[in-house]
Amino acid sequence: MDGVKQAERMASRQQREPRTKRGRLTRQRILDAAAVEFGEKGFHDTSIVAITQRAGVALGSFYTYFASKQELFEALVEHLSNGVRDAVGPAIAGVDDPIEREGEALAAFLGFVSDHREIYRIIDEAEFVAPQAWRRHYTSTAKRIEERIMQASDEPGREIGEVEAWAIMGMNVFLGLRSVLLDGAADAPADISQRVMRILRSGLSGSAPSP
Amino acid sequence: MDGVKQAERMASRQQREPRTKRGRLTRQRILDAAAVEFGEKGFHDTSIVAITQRAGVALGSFYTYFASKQELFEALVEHLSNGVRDAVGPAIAGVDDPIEREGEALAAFLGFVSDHREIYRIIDEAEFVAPQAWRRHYTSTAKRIEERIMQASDEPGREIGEVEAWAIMGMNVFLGLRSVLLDGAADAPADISQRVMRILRSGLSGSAPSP
DNA sequence: TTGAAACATGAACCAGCATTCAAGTTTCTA
DNA sequence: TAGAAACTTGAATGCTGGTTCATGTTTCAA
Repeated sequence: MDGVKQAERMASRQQREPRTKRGRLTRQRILDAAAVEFGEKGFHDTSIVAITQRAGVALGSFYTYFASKQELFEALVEHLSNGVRDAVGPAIAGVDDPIEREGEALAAFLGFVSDHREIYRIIDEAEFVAPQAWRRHYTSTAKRIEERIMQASDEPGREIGEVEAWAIMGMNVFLGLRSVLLDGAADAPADISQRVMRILRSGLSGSAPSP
Repeated sequence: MDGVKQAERMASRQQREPRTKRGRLTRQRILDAAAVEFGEKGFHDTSIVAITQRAGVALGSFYTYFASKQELFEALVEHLSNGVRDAVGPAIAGVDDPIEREGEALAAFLGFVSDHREIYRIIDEAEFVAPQAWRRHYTSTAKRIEERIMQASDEPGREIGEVEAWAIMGMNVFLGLRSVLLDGAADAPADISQRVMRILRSGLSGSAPSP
């Protein structure tokens, strides 16, 4: 009887990874379907049945791969969070100027957002559904930004740190949010990125940098 | 039989305002209790019973003042959104310099946040529970910021507009969020505000403004 | 080829909670 | 001060949907 083994897995909170090709495929199908459903209707209005139906698997199969609806959601948040990191990282790899680098980072982020519209609905809802994963996402993102901009201060006596990192993260997140809300009507990522770079270079009203 | 009247109110979606002093008090008690409960547990994990118990009224009384849990939540979002507006408005009334003004606005906002820790949990969850109210909150807040900063450009040919407004809103929101997450360990509002003003004046790495 | 592990299936269970309702009590108005 | 309107009460209702489980099928190592 397999029920026992399955129960043990649940109890130990150690969801076993799929062992066969078929298993990996099913798990992935569920993840993909869940991203769509959660993105469209949110956590609470999405039912496991809806996810499994979209995935084309039976209801019970869900619990072969995830201990609960909650755990699935956490996995999804983690996945999207890594997606952001992996979309931005390479895009700024060779850029030396700190402000240029933030511009590229924002552009890459906006690109990722337009490819994954569901990201806001999922990460935002994680504040309530998966608080740990949510907090981790923002603290680690802020930390990466902070490390990038530390070297930006060419002026002795002025320290740049966590506050500035959170400010930049907030700009990025909200400009991405705006582009999702405005949908088609949004400005091009490159334009937005230019405008933010201007602010970071010379402030809100200062003169533009030399071309 | 009062049930009929009550049903009509529901049907017409026209929640009647309380007509007596007692009524207003009860309604307010429910709102206050709801703010605490929603702030602590979120929309879905908060039950009407919990709200009415905290408010010290009977379960049924809830439906004398609100047609549904959802409608109560919307009222709360609206209320908090107005709270932000009314906390910031007076604080910047006499400030002429645009960047000074944004600094004061942020400081006032941070103050409001620390007085109403529940604001993030409620407004953030509104994205899913009360999307209309949520959208209205951010678009109208951005519009106010945009109007404030329009005059900031002293340089011809550089337009400041919606993108910059959303960028500033994002900074503010995330710096408030950070102070909620860090709780006691957060920097003083005045320090944070100073750092943001530096960015808005001369960019991330530019020189500090004259004292 | 075979047996055990991995995977698949969907009906049934059940707990939680929003909402209703019929019967009271208090407040206001004339 | 009476009658109507406003307000209060909490037990009962009804439904949704996450999770379990017993049974059947596929995969794979030896």
